[in-house]
Amino acid sequence: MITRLCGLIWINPDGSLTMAQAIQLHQVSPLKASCNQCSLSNLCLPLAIEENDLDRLEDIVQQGRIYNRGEHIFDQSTPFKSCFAVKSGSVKTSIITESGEEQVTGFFMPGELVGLDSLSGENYACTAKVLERTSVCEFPIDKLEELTGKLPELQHHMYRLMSQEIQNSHQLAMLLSKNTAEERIAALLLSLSSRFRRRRMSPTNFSLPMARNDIANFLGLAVETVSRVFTRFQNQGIIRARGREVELLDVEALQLVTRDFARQGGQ
Amino acid sequence: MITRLCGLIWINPDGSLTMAQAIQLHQVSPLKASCNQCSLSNLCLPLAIEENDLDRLEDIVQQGRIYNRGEHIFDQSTPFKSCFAVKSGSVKTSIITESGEEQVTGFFMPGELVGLDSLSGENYACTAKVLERTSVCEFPIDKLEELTGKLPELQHHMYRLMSQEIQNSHQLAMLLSKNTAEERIAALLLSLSSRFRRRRMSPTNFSLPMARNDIANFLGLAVETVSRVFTRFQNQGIIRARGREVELLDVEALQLVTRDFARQGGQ
DNA sequence: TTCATAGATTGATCGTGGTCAAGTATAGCA
DNA sequence: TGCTATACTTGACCACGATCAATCTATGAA
Repeated sequence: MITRLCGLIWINPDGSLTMAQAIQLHQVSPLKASCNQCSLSNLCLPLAIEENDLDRLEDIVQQGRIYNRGEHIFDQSTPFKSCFAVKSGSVKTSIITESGEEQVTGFFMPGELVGLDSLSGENYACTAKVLERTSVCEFPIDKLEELTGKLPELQHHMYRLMSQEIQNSHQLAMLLSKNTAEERIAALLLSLSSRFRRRRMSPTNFSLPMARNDIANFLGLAVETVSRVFTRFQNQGIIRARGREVELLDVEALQLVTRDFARQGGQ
Repeated sequence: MITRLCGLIWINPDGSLTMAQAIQLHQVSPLKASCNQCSLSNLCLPLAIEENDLDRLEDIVQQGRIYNRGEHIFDQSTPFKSCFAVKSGSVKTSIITESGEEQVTGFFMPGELVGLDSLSGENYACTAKVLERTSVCEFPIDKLEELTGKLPELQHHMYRLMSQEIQNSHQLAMLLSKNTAEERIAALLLSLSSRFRRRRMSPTNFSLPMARNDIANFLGLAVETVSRVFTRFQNQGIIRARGREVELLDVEALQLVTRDFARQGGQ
């Protein structure tokens, strides 16, 4: 049963492809040769580029590499070479401390760019792991920098993306330092919701790409707490959750959860 | 009594200037006309630029504007125009929520660039407030972008700075989500220490530019907790603190505090 | 000097969420 | 189909740090 549109191809709910689909995917490989025809061109880097300059981006991109669930796109402390745009699937980035402890720093969905935190220093600043069967486009950084030097619009867009990344991270820090478990989880659900909407998928009915464990780690909580909050929300009729399938029944209530904090805390 | 070297001029411990010094500062104003002669040129943007291209940076920079303690360099939700390099003094950036609650997102010391989180969107993403008498150089963003398009080295440096900012913020998130009060404060002290060292000032003997309140807010703690940890460290002979004057007596012990966490937490 | 205000410290109490432990459900695979 | 490993849920208990409250210390003004 095929239920979900990801990038340009239909994939199964669990992110897998049937053999037939996999073959089909390779058969249509000429299709992946062009940012022009990519369904994400209005979210990804092409969004910043004029029609007639698009081939210059296509010249430097290595498209359509597919990873299976759990595979690493790159690893912390290996030489930094490229940024990656998610084409379909989803990616988790995390920092591993010397002692092996993990801190999840972000989740990336189709159209989003991974690796912007690694532009300083010789090596990748984090590890990027694929949460489900995922296809990415690779942008070698030296070529990308060269191109942004020639295309002011693209350079401007890169600045915007990186700036947005800083803001996201500040928001996360704020969430971690000031908000309760319920507020953090409500915020994450709403963030995912709006990102699904951007991709013209249902903002109220989606399946979480990440495990409870990853959510907990990302939000600075224990897995048990995440579990408890999910069931609490469910009992309150705010969401319905079975495993990774989530339905937002009362979006306004979720928004209230995140804002209530601000109200009571403020002034 | 003049005790501290800040940028190119000696200032008082509290960041103020005597009238004589203020006059002197304005008298030497031709000095501030050149990035070339700035003592921070090896930390700030000039670091990325060849000698003979430096005048192009000087053409776009508006140098040497001075703010008194507590004044705002820019405010959240006002139109974004420029990034600012701290020349002397220090700056605190924070996000103000709808309800008026503050979240401190960073402290900036001489040679560091403020405003990189505002490059996306129309308005500044945060408010920048001066913690002591502070001098800054202003880089209008449109001119800066134009220049980075022409100077690949400068563009590269901007990418590095923004990437570093993302990493810093990730580190902060990690600190907030995983570390105890003691670990967070030890980490902040060490961060400040290394940033003083960069400027060739004493890494073990400095005065905190920010109030306990700001430290608490930044680290996601209550003021009382910050106070308690300071006295605990003092009782253990790790630091000596009287008000904002801090002396790091045992840097290794501080490093141990931050790493112990990783040890016991890992694997 | 004295007073006023803000900042910093210290103590006592309480609550959120972590930890430990057990149990249930689900996915992957032969 | 069953087995196994992993993911998820639920419960009981406890600790770190928040909160409230009081005191102490600076700084600046009249």
